[in-house]
Amino acid sequence: MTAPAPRWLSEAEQRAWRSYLAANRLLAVELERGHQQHGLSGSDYEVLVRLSESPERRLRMWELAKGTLLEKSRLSHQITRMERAGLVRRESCEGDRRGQFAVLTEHGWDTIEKVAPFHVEQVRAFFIDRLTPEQVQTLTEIFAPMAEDLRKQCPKDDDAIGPE
Amino acid sequence: MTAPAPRWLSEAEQRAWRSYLAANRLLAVELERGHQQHGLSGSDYEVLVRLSESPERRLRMWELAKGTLLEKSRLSHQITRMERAGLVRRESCEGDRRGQFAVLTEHGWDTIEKVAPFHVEQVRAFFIDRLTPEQVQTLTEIFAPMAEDLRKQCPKDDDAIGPE
DNA sequence: ACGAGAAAGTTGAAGCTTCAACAATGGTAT
DNA sequence: ATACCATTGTTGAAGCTTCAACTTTCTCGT
Repeated sequence: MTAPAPRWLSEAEQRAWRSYLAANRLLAVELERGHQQHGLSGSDYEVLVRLSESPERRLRMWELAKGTLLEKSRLSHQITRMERAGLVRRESCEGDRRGQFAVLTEHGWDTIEKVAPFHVEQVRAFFIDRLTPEQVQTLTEIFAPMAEDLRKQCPKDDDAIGPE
Repeated sequence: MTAPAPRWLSEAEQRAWRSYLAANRLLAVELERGHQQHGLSGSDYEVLVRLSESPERRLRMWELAKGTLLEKSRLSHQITRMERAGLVRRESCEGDRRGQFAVLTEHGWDTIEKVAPFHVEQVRAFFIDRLTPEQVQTLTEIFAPMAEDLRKQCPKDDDAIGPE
């Protein structure tokens, strides 16, 4: 019994896969740089976005973890740093004494309001504005279900990255 | 003079952008987990791939840095760790006494040969096999030039991530 | 009511990445 | 030749992420 022959990618598949990987990485670096110009990390920005979109500008830690796809331990450290920077504050949760909320502060709100327009411009410049409406559609058709499937894939037993 | 009104994303654009981000992240986590099962990190794997595809299974540090899109300092630490693990070895370069090669060891070669088939299966399962040939084509059309442009964007003055 | 197990978060240590400073060599114009 | 700047690569410290262990509280079955 020998191992099954690997199903290597075709040339075309390889091109698609590798350009995707490269664009990914480069885009991440570029966006990160954008955030840093405002004194934020990418994770800071993501947390600010999620909180700013939430009712009362606050979320339970585990909701925020799922929203941002950060694992709970990392999020805990992340919030500690952001608290130190005055962007968020923790509030404990009546009704579940294990629970904590992360709450956007005034300063956090001002920050996201100030930074978001720059970020959108970057996303447009490097991504969205390069695409035709058909391509926007195609990307959604590809990546939305892919993300769905990958969420299910996440092991349930550990710090799962569950459904949104 | 006030700031120009932000050009927010449309609903459709937002869906595309956010699914792309989510799929990205989840895919990265999943692939990372795959590598870990063989005792490698994602960066380890990438370095092994690049070296295994190179003449004499070796590359100058800066070539490897561009190939993997890692900055030089990170690569230097990365190679130190991989050297410790017996996957690569450094060789100094005649003709340019500043230079170093990273060279694949036997063990490094064996490792990539063993691991690559699993990795390809993962890439197929979560990405390539989900796509029609037209979609493969579309992705290449989108991401290949995007990556090109982003490379140019990289500041030349610092540890640039230059053209492949 | 009780106990077992699940869920929510935190913590500290180890590992990885980033940043700035550095050493050494190479290239080039004068 | 020499002075000057660019290139190649390394280093250590600081910051971020991951991992496993832990605490506290909740839930559910009996």
